[in-house]
Amino acid sequence: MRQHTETSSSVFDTGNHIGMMFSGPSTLRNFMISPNAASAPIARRRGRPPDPHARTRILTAAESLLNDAGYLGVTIDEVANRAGVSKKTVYRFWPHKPALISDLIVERSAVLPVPDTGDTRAELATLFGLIVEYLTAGHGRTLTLLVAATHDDPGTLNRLRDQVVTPRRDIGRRVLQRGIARGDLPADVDIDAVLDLWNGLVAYRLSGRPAALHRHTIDQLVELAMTGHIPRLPQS
Amino acid sequence: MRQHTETSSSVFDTGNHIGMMFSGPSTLRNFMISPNAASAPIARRRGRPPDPHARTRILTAAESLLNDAGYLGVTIDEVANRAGVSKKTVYRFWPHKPALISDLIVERSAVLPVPDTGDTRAELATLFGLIVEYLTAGHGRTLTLLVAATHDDPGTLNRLRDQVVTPRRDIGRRVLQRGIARGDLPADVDIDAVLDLWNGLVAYRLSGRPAALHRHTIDQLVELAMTGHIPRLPQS
Amino acid sequence: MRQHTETSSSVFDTGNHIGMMFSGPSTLRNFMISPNAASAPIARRRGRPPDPHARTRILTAAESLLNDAGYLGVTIDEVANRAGVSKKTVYRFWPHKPALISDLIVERSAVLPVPDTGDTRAELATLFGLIVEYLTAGHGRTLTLLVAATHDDPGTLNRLRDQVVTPRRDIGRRVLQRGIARGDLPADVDIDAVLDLWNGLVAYRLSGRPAALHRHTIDQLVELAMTGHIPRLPQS
Amino acid sequence: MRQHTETSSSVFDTGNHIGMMFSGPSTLRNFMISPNAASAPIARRRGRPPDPHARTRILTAAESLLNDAGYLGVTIDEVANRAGVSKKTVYRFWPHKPALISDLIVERSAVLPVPDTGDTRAELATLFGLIVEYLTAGHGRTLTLLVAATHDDPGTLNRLRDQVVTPRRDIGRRVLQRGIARGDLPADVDIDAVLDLWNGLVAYRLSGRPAALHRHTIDQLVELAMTGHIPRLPQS
DNA sequence: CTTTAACCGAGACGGTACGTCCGGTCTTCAG
DNA sequence: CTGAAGACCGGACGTACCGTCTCGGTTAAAG
Repeated sequence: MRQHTETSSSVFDTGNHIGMMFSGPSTLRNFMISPNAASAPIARRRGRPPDPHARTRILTAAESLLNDAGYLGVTIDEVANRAGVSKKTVYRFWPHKPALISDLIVERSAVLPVPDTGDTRAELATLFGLIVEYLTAGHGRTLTLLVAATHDDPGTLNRLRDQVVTPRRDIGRRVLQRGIARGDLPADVDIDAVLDLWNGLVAYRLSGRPAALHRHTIDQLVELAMTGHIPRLPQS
Repeated sequence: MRQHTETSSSVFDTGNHIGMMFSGPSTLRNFMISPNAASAPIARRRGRPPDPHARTRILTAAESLLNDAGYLGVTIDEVANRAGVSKKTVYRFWPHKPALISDLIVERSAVLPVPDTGDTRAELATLFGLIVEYLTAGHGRTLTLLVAATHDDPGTLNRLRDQVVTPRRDIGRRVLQRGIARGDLPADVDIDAVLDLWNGLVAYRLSGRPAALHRHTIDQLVELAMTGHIPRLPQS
Repeated sequence: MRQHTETSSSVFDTGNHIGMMFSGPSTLRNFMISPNAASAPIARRRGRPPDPHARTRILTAAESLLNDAGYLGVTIDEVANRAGVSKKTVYRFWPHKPALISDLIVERSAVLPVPDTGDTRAELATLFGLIVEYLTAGHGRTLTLLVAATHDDPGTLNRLRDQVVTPRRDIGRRVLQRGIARGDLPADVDIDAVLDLWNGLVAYRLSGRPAALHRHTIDQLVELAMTGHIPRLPQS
Repeated sequence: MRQHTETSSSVFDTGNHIGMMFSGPSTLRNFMISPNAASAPIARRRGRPPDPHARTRILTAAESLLNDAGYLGVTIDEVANRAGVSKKTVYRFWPHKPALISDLIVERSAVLPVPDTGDTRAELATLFGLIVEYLTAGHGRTLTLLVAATHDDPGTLNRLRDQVVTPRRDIGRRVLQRGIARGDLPADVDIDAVLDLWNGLVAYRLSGRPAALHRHTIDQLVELAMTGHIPRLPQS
């Protein structure tokens, strides 16, 4: 039977990933235990259990290949070779290449929280730094490619959104909300717009050409936010 | 001799595309005349000249296929079929698929000028509309994949930057400069930052999820620019 | 009798290849050659074994195509189509077209023995009939083209010689040697010369024009042999 | 329009070559200068005059390529390159590749007569020597391949037969007929069979393997002919 | 302690696209 | 009007990758 169906027990499509947002980077074989712990106590599995090291080695191999050859240069054969694993094993864990790369990004995308320091300006700067760091590190770039390459694969897309985009957004949202609560930011700030503006700037600078983003510009954007010169929600 | 070498006069690598910016959509066999007009007065060509219709038909076929099947669905065989042309002819014009798609995007990316109306606010709104229109039309996503496919082909990348990204940027640059000249915008506006901010926002909103970009938000961003609350150049 | 496969039950392996015994140990899956026949007793095979039916179907398809379109009309794509097999599979078994056709001829060239009847004249007539039959059947002409196509591939050439030419020659050699043993033929008959003379006559008659070879002529040649009027070895 | 139609002025298909055998060099395109030099002073031709060396250079280039790469390795592009000629020029002289190679063989196949010396045995030996020399020289071998490669092109086949095979055969026929007339050979010798037997032996020895043909064997075959131990015609 | 189901490496398989090459035709421009 | 240069169509070549499917063999839980 296919392991990667739409049914709930799939590694790839398993839902309820909210808890992850607070706990940092995801763990291997994400979230398989907790959601089923209560509802599926029996369902005993027989036979030899899958090698947990295999999955790790595959992801590591995929990552190195991604760095070496780019997204389109990643070959399942080569991933399997580098991982010392058979192709069959790769396809046991992921239904197709985009899913593998997607998982790779999900796991490698640390969603670091911005601690509440009481200093809104400092928190905004930290947030901006996280954005730059993430998108510069390589995974952010690959993420963009992945989205472009999987425009007809809503499953992978949703997974990426739920596992990577949304958690990262929530980190930013929380920082801005704290700023509002402290009275440092206007109450009607359009949080999504601000975050997309900042993320978009960094992503756009990276795509195509290696144009530098100066510290100066970042500071200005933070300052504009602190002075309330940022998009607001409509009054409706 | 190969047509797609690093040496000049090639359709694909020909430089000096400045003239295009003001003249709207590029023409076929771009820019072959002007760069060589002075430096290569003789250079007689022998043999049957390449069929200019073939090139056009190939690009048209590629465009329709791109719309039908997406970048990864574009096949040279199918392109040749739809164009009524042999594969060899396709490869005579472009060295490989990314180069073809790149040229397609270059030629199809109309760089519409924003006319000087004397009204800076209106011009900024027009500019923002062009950004949205261009990135929404579909080439934006293809462009991303193209970048992935040509990560080891700096020639194609440079061509895209020179032919598409730079001209589009210059349109925006001109609008902002007119605003500065009129005294509607501060003299030290960081033009590149503003344009990247706006382009980035739109591109980011489009990638992954079809999140709406409200008119409201656009108006606010224009208003922020008009009131000078946008990135400035450092004083250096 | 089945000298080839350890595994399978190919329909086309039915020929009696006794003659091969003199030319060294032949394996089926040639092109992998057999120097290890004695030195590699275990040689564990891993992975999915190649489908023996695929090979058979490919050869059958190639044969029908060869009959339909001639050697130059044989296309790997079409062979694969007719065999219901992918091109890759064809190239897994044979490195290129001449090798495939070569194997086809090798397998289809049944080397039928001439039974020992005690009647030398009858055996010579039977031998001559086999020569005519073989060269008329079509493989003779293909073989010529094959030699042309593989002029730079000594491996394929040697294979043809060892697997087809030599075994056929040995059948004739045996008949003549029996005739000598019975005292029906001179002891110093130049066996190779006689066989080449007979084969050459038939081959030459076939090449270019369909000139008939009359029964009359064959009988005469047999008679000349029986009366000793045939090439002899030098006395050295 | 096609230049190589069935009409009589075609280079390739011009018929009635029988008389040529006795009258010396062929009239087709060859030797164009001398016959016309005196007899056609008017007939003004316009435009660029045809290059008389072109045909020769093409044939020379084809010959060298044939030696280098074998029949299937001969490429019209490469022939044109080596000849310093355009492909079009090649196709102006010959309708397709086999025709070119065919003409090459025709021109290079000198049909040397065996002079009437009154000594039948010596003439037969000379004849055999010519056979060996011709078939060994390389063109004989190519001829065989050509015949095999053009099995579906009766025009080329007929041309080869008329221009090469038949003239050579007639040389041999004449020698044997002189022997009969002198009473050295039986009146009912099957001339075609003898010639095919001799030619076939040599051709067969050459095809595939370079097996030597000893002087000894040749002498024996001549001796067998001289003693009448050769195929005879049926009594009918 | 045996069964048995699932795992695993290796790699064959059908399918599809790639980019190259060749045969033969057609088109342009120079002489 | 010829000849050199070379673009053109059609189609075969041999390679690469995807995702699936055996194979022979292993491992751990079930019985």
